[in-house]
Parts: sequence; C-alpha cells; structure tokens
Amino acid sequence: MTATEVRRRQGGRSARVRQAVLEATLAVLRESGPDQLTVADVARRSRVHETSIYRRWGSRHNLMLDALLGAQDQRMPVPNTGSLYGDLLALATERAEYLSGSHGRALLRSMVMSSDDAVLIEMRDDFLQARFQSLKPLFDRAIDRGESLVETDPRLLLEMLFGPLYFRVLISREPIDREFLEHLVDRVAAVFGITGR
Amino acid sequence: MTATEVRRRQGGRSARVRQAVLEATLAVLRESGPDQLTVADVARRSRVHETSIYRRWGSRHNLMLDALLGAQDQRMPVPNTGSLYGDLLALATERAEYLSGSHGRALLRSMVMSSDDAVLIEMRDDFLQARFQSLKPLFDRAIDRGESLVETDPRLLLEMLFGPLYFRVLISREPIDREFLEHLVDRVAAVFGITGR
DNA sequence: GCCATAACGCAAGTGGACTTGCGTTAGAAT
DNA sequence: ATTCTAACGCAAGTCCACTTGCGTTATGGC
Repeated sequence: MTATEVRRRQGGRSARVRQAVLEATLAVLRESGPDQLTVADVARRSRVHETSIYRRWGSRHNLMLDALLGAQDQRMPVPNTGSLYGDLLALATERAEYLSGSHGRALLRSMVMSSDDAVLIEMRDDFLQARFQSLKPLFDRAIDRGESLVETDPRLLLEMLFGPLYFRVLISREPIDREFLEHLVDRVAAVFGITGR
Repeated sequence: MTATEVRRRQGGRSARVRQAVLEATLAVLRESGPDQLTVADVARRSRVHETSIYRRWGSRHNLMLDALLGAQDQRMPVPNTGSLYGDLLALATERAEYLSGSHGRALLRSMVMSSDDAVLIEMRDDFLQARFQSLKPLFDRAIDRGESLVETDPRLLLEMLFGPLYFRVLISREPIDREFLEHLVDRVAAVFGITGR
C-alpha cells in the first residue's frame, strides 16, 4: 500500500512563479478592474504560461481570490479608539468602505464564485480565522478597561456586525450611510451589554 | 424635443416568449443544476432562439436571477407560530435551509453576479421590497397580541436577522446549525425588546 | 554529482457566453 | 385595413475560460 505521497515543492522556481503571478494579478486588477481581468493578461505580465496558472489555481476566480486575500494581510487595521463602542463603529465603517470599493467588490465576487475544493476552503478559513483572531485584542482591551460585557462570544458579535454589511453590498446593493452604521452598532452593542458610547 | 419614447410591448408573443423561457430555465435548473445550465439548453427547450434570450436578458446570470425571483413569489411562507420570537426563529430556519440548498445557492450567485443596470436593480429592489412587505403582518400581529416592541424598525431587524445567514452561506461557508440560529434569534429579539420565547 | 519527478512551457483544441448584421413576424396605434 | 416598428429568427463570428498531450526544466532527496 504505497501511500502515493506527493512531495510538493515550495521553494525555488515554484515560489518565484507564484509571487510573479500574484503580483501581476494585482497589477492587472488595478489597471483594468476585476471584470476586465483576463488570465491571458496575467500570463503576459508575469511571463508565466497561461497553462501553468490554470494548473495551479484552477480558475480565474480562484486566482483573484488568492491574490486579494494575500493583499489583505498587509493592512488590516485594528482600531483602538478608547472604547469598545468606538472600536466597533470604526471597524464597521472601515469594512463598509472597503467592501463598497472596487477592490472589495472584486474580493466578494471571487469569494462567492470560487470553487469549494479543499485548498480553497482552507484558504478562506485561514483568512477568516486570522481576521477574527486579529480582533481579539479589541475585546481584551475592553475587559481591561472594565467595560462590562454580558456576552463574550466575539465570533457571534462580529457576525452580527458584519453580516448586515455584506448583505447590503452583495444582495440589496443599498448604500451604507453613517446613520445605518450607527444604528447597527447601537443595536449590536446593546445586545452584548456594551456600556458607554 | 421628441422624447424618443420607445413603446415597449408586453402582451402577445412577447409575453409568451418570456413565460416559455423562464419555465425552461427553471426546468433546466432542476435537471442540470445552476453550474451546468447553458443558454443553448434553455433556447432548445423553450423553442426560443438564443439570440432573443440574450437580447432580452443580457446575460446568463440575469436570466437565472429573473427566473429564480419569479419562482420565489409563489411560496414565501410567512410563519405564524403565536409569538414573534417563534415567528423569527421559523423565518430564520426556513431561510437558512433555502439558502443552503442548490436552489438558494443558485439564486445567491445570480444576485451577486448579475449586472447592475437599471432594469436589474429595479427587479431586485421590487423583490426585496415585496419580501419585506409580506413580513409586515408578522409585526402587526405581535403588536395586537400585546408583545412589547421597544424598537419598531422592521427593516433593520430583518437585516440583522438575515445578514449573518447570508454571510455564512456566501462568505465563510460555515454550516448553519440549530444552535447558531437560536443564539442569533435570541440576540436579535433582545435588541428589539421582544418579550417571551 | 545523479536521479526521480513536480512544476513549467508550448501547441492545439473545445465549449460556451456574448455580439452583429440583416431579414422576418406580429403587436399596437391610427 | 394599413402602417410602423418592437421583438424575434437565423447565420456567422469573436472572445475568453478552461483542457489535453507531450516535451522540457529544475528541485529536492540521496
């Protein structure tokens, strides 16, 4: 029973190709926009053959997703306004702005359209995991300050905060204005017993 | 200033073609699934030329969106369990099940990928408007029963209820279990001062 | 250094979304 | 009944996502 263990390669050429392709993807994305991006463009720009791109990423959407998630890692601002309420409002505001922009819309469409094979699922999970993890200090600081949180399931809180934003951008396509953001944060803060404003 | 008013036609052949195409779309959707649906299939089945379909709907996703939204109108169950809490839980449960199924996933992807020209925007708006409208009795009944609602913005409430569901199905792709639904409804009900369970 | 093979390059092709130009049919207004 | 033209039918073509087969390169393990 030879366990057919495929030894994947990660360094050297493989890594160079990966980086070149992802960089090219982001560049084309900036210049042409998500709808105009073609794999042929990325291939030309990265000097990597189109076939190699398809063999590694499988589809155009998967490729865009990988590139965009990578770009996210850089700047994921974790607000620190002095109160949990303020932090949540800042967070929701930043998120709404990002999602409404062309970069964010591209990421969303890619997340929705990307395939659901093991690799992609893991990629998404890792990203969301890291994202939620990076926001943990936000709650720790609130507890240190003595803000009373009746509820301490940050995951649920964040889903209730972000869910409506994604709903508006993806489904109803209503604009998200400051009033809506404040109402939303008010309600969410209320449920979780977050004091002060 | 001749307002170049294009007289659209709605009855007769136009209507027959529209109905035939939408029916065929749903049939193909059932038999082949959303990813396998091709416009050529729909054309053959409806006996309407492919070109005519493209001229009217513009894209495959727009077509699917129209068909699926139409199919929704039929059976939009408005729960009546005797308490607002029970109604909301039933509503969220039904919604989660629908969205997780193949029909729902198809609708979601179509909504995300469909174009944003005037006609489509109006179609989406009408649908959501009708949907929210149809749920109004649910709140009226609660008030009649004497349940105290501190908050009376049904729209916001529904966005807070549905948002996280859409988030899970579209973005994180986490399964939605009963526990999550109950927690969610608990919190939402709490914000809006919904008494009783 | 040598070898096995993962990953890449290249050519060629398939399938399906979407477009265009032009002639034809059939609502609807007069 | 006649006329105008929106909507349809048809043929042909373009573009791009994605695949396949085969030869070539260059890693990583020994």
